[in-house]
Amino acid sequence: MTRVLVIDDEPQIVRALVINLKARHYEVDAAHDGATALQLAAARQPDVVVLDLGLPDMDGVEVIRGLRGWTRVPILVLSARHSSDEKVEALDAGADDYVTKPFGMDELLARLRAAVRRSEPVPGGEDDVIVDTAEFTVDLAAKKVHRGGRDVRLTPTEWHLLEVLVRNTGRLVSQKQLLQEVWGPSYGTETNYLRVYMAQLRRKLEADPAHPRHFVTEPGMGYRFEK
Amino acid sequence: MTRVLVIDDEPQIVRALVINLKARHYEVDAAHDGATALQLAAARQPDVVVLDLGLPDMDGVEVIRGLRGWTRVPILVLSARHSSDEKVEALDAGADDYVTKPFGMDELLARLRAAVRRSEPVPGGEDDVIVDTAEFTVDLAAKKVHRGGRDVRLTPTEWHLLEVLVRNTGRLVSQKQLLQEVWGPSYGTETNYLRVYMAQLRRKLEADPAHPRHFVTEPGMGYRFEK
DNA sequence: GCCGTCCTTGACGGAACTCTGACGCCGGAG
DNA sequence: CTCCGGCGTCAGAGTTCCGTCAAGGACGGC
Repeated sequence: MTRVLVIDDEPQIVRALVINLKARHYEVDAAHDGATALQLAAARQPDVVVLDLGLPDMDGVEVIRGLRGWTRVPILVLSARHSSDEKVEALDAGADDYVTKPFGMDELLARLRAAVRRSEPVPGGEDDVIVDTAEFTVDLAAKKVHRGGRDVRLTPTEWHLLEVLVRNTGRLVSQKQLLQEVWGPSYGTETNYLRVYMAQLRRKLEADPAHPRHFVTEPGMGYRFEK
Repeated sequence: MTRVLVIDDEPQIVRALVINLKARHYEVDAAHDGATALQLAAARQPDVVVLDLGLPDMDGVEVIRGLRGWTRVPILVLSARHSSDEKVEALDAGADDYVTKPFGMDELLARLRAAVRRSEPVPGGEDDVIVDTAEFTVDLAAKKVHRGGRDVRLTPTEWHLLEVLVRNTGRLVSQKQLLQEVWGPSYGTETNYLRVYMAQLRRKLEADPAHPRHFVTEPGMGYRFEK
């Protein structure tokens, strides 16, 4: 869940933000002065900070600098000041965005989403979906199958078939569904394709292809992949 | 130097931006419609994009989507519309910031700086910029390839291709993805380009280009770089 | 304006992949 | 027991895909 730190000394603004954020399933911490804010930021490691510049104890820009000393967490500044100088100062101190009050909640939330989004790691990052069995390992993102210390090469069709089965691990996948997902929507009766490629997969992946443990045939219905 | 792509159909705004940006030592490209913009973005690889939503040929949000299909470059949207919906739509489509006209040049430049700053890699980042294999060494940051005691010369396209593959070490990269990342989003079927340049890379880097160990072909799917 | 570098394009042989038909096995029904 | 439908296996034909080469064109530097 995304964690937001709201820093503002006006209770009604904090309340409005907290309600709206929680309704959208954010986890929210709130601070009403700079010192508490810096402390909370360190303790709670938020994914994004919403900061009002007008705080009772210290200048908002100092809070930005305090955060930027050790973290690159996105900072979204709120302020009643419309002056260009203020904005420039805050942005150059390390803020990511600057919204003037009064602000629209929709807009603020959209800017928040944008800030969170770009701080996320690239979707094709190292978080690979890996499926493990006793005999082999499937990495769906890298399109890799590892077995007995070496990589197994699969043809496009074999991959596609394996992918559909693995995504439905433990579930029965009907022959029609397999044919349509791998060969296209106009297929559905060419069960011989399935027999050929299922045999291929078993030969490449099963310890004993004649007695498959992972690619199970359900006669008359379809196939099932089991870990 | 930081490269900016300005997309706007109003000549006076483009002029003002170009003058101000160049004075601050940015490198600037300009496009006055969406199609040119997408093409330029692919060709010039800007570090940040300034996009006016009101374009003659296509919806600005479409331009955002077109860019986001293949790049995470920061996009700063300009618009005459103050409506909250417009902002939310643009931001959720993938824009990083939204500035309403008329805007102050100082503020815009500050937002630009903020956008560029946060897209910069972490100074002391742990991302190992150097990739080692048995035969050669790739230094992504220095854009250098070392092999057998000497530097290997690569053309821009060869380098770009190598970069995409190395950044996805071990993962299969589809031909479409390679084409789009190296040649631009409008490419996707010109697999002969890939064949030619993959051969170049192999000739320059593999010990035995006819039997590549590092640049592996996965027929019908794509290529994979292995250490 | 010339030259070198780089990118694009087309053609071709060979390799890899998909499709297809034939055959045998097995279990259940008649 | 025999027949039959569903499944697994195999190998060959046809097609697609890939590596390689060479020529033409665009671009920038001298």
